[in-house]
Amino acid sequence: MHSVVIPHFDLGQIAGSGQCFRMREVEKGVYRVFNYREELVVRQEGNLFHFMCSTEDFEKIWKPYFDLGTDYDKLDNLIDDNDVLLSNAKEYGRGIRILNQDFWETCVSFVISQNNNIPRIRIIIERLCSACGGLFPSREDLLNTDLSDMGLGYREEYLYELAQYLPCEEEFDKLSYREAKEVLKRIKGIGDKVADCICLFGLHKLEACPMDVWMKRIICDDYNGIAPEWVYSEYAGYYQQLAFYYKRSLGR
DNA sequence: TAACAGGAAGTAC
DNA sequence: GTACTTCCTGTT
Repeated sequence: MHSVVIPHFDLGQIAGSGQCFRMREVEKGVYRVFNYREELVVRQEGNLFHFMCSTEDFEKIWKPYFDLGTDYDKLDNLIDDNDVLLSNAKEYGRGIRILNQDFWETCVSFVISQNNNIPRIRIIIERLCSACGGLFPSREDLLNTDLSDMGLGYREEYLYELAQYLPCEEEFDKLSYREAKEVLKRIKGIGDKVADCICLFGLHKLEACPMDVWMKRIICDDYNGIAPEWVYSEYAGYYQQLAFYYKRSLGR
């Protein structure tokens, strides 16, 4: 076990922020986390965290996964106090971080997410894992699995496209955000929004700002229909995530 | 009660 | 602009 005090970090907020679909609270304050085929249990007691893994695995796998090397207070302090929506969102969700998720899992998850709701996304991903022996399916697994009973609808074809034509992650390492997004969009089933989610959550390009129904709602309700400056900023994706998490909590 | 419309981290055509 | 899979919600 590796225990450590971490400010600006909240597992419940991250689990509920819609960026990952397999993180789950198994008992009060205890979360089970998956990243592709790695698995972890973490306990949160206020600012104190107990990672049920070796210090070596914490440093090598989970510290980068949770983006614990980044100073999020710095990003928070760049928020304009006059920006009511984003200031409230910061107050509400300041334990959120942008996870460094496995690239392949992120691609699969967000192709499934399109025109879909979060509980159902989670269920479908669970079914996929069950069909593949409890592990998140590899590319080969997807190509060799009958996906017709997963409830994927028209997204089924998109997953086969992904498994066949997605360039390997190394191809993206040398690309800028814009370039990576264009390459992703060449795949049938990946449009603007999903490409941005993959850039943000799978490639950690923090300037990617997914424009989903909630963002459109925010711009309409809270910014008089004109996208605020932060949408185009260096850390747009983090601010989008704060705003998304807050706006969703308000319901509707 | 059961049918129906509306909507969900959208994309292809 | 419309069709698209599935499933859940709220309305008649």
